[in-house]
Amino acid sequence: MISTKPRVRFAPSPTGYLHVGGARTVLFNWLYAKNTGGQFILRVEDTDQERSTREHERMQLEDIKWLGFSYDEGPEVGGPHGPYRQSERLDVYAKCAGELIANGKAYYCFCSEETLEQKRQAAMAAGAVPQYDGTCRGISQADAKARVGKGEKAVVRFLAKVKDYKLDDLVRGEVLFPANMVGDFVILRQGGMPVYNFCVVIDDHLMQITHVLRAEEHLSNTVRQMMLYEAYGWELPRFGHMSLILGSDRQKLSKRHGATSVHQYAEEGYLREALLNFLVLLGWSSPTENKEIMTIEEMVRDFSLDRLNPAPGVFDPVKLKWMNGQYIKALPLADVTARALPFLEKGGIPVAKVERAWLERAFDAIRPYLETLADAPKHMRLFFDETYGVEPDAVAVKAEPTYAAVVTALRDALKTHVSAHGDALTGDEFGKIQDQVKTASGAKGKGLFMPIRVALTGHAHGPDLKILIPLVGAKRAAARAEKALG
RNA sequence: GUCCCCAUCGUCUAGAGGCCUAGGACACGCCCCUUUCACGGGUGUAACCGGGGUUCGAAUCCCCGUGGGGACGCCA
Repeated sequence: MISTKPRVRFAPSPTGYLHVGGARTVLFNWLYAKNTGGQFILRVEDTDQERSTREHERMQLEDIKWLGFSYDEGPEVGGPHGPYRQSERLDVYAKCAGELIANGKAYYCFCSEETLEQKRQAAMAAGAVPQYDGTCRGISQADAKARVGKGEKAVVRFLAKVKDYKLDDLVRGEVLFPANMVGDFVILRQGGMPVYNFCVVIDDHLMQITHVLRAEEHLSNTVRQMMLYEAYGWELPRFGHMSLILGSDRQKLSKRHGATSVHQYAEEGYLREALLNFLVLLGWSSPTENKEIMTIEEMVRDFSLDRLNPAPGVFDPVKLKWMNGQYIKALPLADVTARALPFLEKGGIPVAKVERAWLERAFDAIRPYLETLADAPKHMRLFFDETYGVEPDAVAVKAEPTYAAVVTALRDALKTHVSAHGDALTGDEFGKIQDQVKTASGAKGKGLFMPIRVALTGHAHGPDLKILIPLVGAKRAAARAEKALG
């Protein structure tokens, strides 16, 4: 081994948006590369022509980019081991498969899919592992070539060795695959398109991948891949099979559990930092005990394979939401406000019409109420909507005996302020206005503050009035009080 | 069905034979802060799947059972 630096990869198949499980796989691979000073390669596994599209690939790459990951080699960016799209490497696979056929390690199979399916069903029913029965194994190379030459449909199968295989898995330890676990598997489909289990081996070897970190669903595939490595005499990379992400019913996380794509979370107002922080904790634990909220830099610094949890984990959207709220509160104000902009616009908040500094102050006031950025418009409306009504839980306040007196005094005080100082109003000044209202109306405590709040906002709850009202301004506040009286 | 993997509070997890009366986080209850709510702080409820071993000693090691998951494709 000349290169000691790890080379890891993420190899998505472009069949839709990036799944959160995939996102975690990218994250762990990327973290491992960054932590060790290694390289991160992206390879597109698009040999399933039925489902793979360029559009899906674009979507996935966009999601990966949104999460903040970049790769050292891959489609678009290129690299010394390209191309990085399997559909563009067909010649490589054909050559490699040819080698196997030539030395008798693979053979043509002419069995029809229907026959195979029947045999599979029969085997399952009989309680046996359904695997290829070797019907075409005996056909001589010359005969097979002749039949193929005449245009007969055939696939190419790998001649599986009957022996035990032992895998030293990075997260599971020693895994034993007993002999006969798999039969002769297909490496080239009818028409010559190669199959996943074949391509990964060729590519991981040629691309000099040192560590294959992927989801557990690939664990039992690994034995096929080991057979291939053995057939070629290639050195095995290290494998690490990470546990699956489950839904609340402990089934593999899927669409019926709700949002499962990164894209969807982005659209719902989740921050990439929060999503990543949540995901890193699903199946991996920080070496710093009791530390859950961590920056990307800390993740990179602390990441290690030996803290990967072999047990599957349930995806808890409630905790994700909480974490997102933590990030909304902790991130620099200008940054979060900027990220909230599209959500505010979409929610009908005329962000373009107000000054950015004012907007940031207003956003800061509602921040503690947010779990996602998509929550922002409804809280922001407080500063923009002059047509608000009284919320159901605030209606009772209007019936308070002090209500009319308080709101009248409030309106008068506000109007006086406007004629003396104009629209500008500080928190202290509003505090003084409240004192005046108290004196004028004789109300105090809840009887004083609730009518003010409800008259000015329509809500029984909300941010501190001394922060809120200065942002609204004395003129609009006076108008609101006036309106509340009518 | 067969094979493989897995098993600590409802959930994510700490725990690498004595530090465990099992720690943290989310969620939930209560209290404080706030003349509101949210945020924040405090506090409480809550778990080692079962059975056998090994050991002076087991959540930690071994075996069996049970439960869950995955794979068995010309999908990846």
